[in-house]
Amino acid sequence: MLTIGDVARRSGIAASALRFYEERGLITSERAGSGHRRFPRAALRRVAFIVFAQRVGLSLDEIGVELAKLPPDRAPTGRDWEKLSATWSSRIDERIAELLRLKAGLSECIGCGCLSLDRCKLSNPQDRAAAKGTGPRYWIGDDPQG
Amino acid sequence: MLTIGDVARRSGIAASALRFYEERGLITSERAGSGHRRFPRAALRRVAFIVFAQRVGLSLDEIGVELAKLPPDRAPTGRDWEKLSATWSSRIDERIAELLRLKAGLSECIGCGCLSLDRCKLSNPQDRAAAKGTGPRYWIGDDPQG
DNA sequence: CTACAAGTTCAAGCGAACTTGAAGTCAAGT
DNA sequence: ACTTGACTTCAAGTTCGCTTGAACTTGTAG
Repeated sequence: MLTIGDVARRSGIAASALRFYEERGLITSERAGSGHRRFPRAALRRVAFIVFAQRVGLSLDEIGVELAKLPPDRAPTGRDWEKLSATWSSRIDERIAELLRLKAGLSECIGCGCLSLDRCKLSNPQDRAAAKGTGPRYWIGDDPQG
Repeated sequence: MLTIGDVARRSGIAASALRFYEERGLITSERAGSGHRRFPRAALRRVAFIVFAQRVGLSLDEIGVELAKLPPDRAPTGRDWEKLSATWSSRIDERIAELLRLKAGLSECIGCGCLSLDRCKLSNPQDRAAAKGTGPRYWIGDDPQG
């Protein structure tokens, strides 16, 4: 079992962030008699997953949903982790596809005069439907009706 | 010249966001006698650039730096826009490379037991040096010293 | 026993990127 | 003239992912 400081040093994640993750249910700990947290070694792998998943673009809520799929009773196996990767993997592919569209369309679309992601086919419908986050994440083009 | 409502409709960006962008210096407008904003048509292209660049992962500050490189005196040409794309394009390549590393390393690194981005070579030094944002964005591995 | 580092909770703060609301002005149609 | 909708400013609020500070307890080394 590891103290919060151990986990922080080994993962590079601040103790405050680890407490925050625990509060959000992404990791769990037992308590020593003193009230101090004791993390199982498996927590390190969970934290690694969180860091990876964030880089891929998942929110903590989404990561929580994924982590909830791990067996609560026993230590997760390689197979268990692999199952989590399904969503993840396709998410990466989508992101890469989008980035390639953006790269290709940079000069073609912005440099030209059309200004329309619709016409330039740089943005797929799904991306635009999934307008999430605080601000608008889509571009409706020159003529929303036509 | 376009009203803020025109730009909002044509870009899909809320008027409040456009005012915010203007406040941040990303776009500029003149004023009609009434005090109402009048945007030049070129503002649409700037807004398109902002939307694209955000998807690539640039912050508004970074986007501002890029947009500041456009000629202030005349309407930007296709060539002008292309120049902006240099940083952008390499940024996309870096992101794609990172996503591919993440995808490859998902089962290999998380699924196995090492938990170390160092050893698994999933993360390059530059990514880790560029730990930005509020929280920690790097992973120091099992043994920072060794 | 005394330090002092490391742990605890809880509430508040921060930066990014906007949105919302209040209170008021302007422009267009009937 | 009146109404309606689009516009204005300014301050404050929202979400996300944490961090920071206060006040306090625990664990360890000398």
